[in-house]
Amino acid sequence: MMMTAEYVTSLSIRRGTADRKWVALVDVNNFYVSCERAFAPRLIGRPVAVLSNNDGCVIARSDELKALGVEMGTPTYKLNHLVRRYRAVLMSSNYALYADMSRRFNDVLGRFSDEVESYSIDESFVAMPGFFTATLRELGQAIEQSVAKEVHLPVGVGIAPNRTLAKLANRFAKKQPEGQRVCLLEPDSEETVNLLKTTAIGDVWGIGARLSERLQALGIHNAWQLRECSENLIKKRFSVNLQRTQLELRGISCQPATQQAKSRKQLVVSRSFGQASDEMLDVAEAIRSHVNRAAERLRKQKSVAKAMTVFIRTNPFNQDKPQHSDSLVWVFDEPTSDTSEMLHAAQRLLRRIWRKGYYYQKAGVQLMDLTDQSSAQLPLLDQPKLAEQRVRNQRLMDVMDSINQQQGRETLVLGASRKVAAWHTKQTACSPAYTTSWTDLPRVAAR
DNA sequence: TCTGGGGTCCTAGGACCC
DNA sequence: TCTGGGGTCCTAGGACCC
Repeated sequence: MMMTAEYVTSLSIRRGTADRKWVALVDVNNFYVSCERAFAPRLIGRPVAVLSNNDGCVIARSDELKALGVEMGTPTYKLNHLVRRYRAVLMSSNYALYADMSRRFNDVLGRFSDEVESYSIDESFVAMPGFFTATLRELGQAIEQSVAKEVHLPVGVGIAPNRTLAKLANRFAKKQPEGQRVCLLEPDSEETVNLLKTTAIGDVWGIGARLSERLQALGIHNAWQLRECSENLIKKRFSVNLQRTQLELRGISCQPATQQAKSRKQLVVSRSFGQASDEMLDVAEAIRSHVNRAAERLRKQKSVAKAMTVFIRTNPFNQDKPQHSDSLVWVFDEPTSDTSEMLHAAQRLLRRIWRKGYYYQKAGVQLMDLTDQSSAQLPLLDQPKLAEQRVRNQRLMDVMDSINQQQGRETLVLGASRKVAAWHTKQTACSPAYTTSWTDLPRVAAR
């Protein structure tokens, strides 16, 4: 059945007829790989890996690659035999494509609910207040079908009264065959109890390796045991976070179904180098580029930063080589989003943390204590020259941002040479920018 | 040879104040 | 002679998420 916008509207009229709020977690399967496949059908059915920056390791895997036993983070060189033997395909990551596909995915979800929270690039929470469970299942199916039809991405839909249970429902849904990837969990149903009993404690949202270890030492090995154990024990021995998780497993909501997108509180831009370097100029070049990028993102969200950290480090995996890592914070006189001011500070910081004789492999900048631009202080009335300079810089930033937006990232940057520097990342097999560049539009053969 | 790049929240402990 | 204790703010680091 094809669901239309009218259908969704007619359902929403029945809001308020049921008393329980529901939330759906819609998650794209193997997101990066699925994005690549949406434009390159030859990849379907084959083992596919998408690689990190520098093509260093695996950050996304198709089901076929998972079946061959390849884990996340596997270094690329270990996959060569799979390429030969199973015709596995290794792709460089294409973040411009993934970001654009993510936006389209959320556009589709937006037609099903007024409240959609993009939780990460590949998954969103969708508030679904007041439906009957039968209707909710249909709505879940409509979401799966619409995303498949319109953006060619496979999704799983997990529906439950709160986010923790919706996460669990989603894990289960994703394992089902295409077209049936919807799972609805009612807190006390037999289905839910069974699912909780077969869910390892470490697979519960919010429980990572450390907590998992500590819980298992107390004899808590699965989600059901956590749900049923003493609330006091959790409160005393662990944190309020875990207590919240426990309550949600019982069906009690401890957080809203969706949250307003808040502007970021910090912003990091960092990269590993294509090749480690002991030249300060190389590293300075990388940092200049990162500052430009970070400041641009800061201005895009209309924020200013109170402080900035610059950090550098050698390759921690090269244990036989001398190691050094350091970072230093710069506090601005006043919160700023001015690239030139940040470049100036970054340069000084780098000189202070730089040590000769080490091969640096990664560098980055972090902007901290971000606040709204409008809350920043007005230009200094008692220092007209400084005030004038600020206004001029602000205009320059505006022009730079709009040119970069039209002509592509880093068309215009401050203080960086345009030569290809040693730190530039390696990308050997990147797909075209199918959706964000006219020249890379996919071609369709004419008959 | 070769191992990502972002984020958030919580807690413990020190500094400081009264 | 005698040497508190509570509150707040800040920071570093841990743990988690994708």
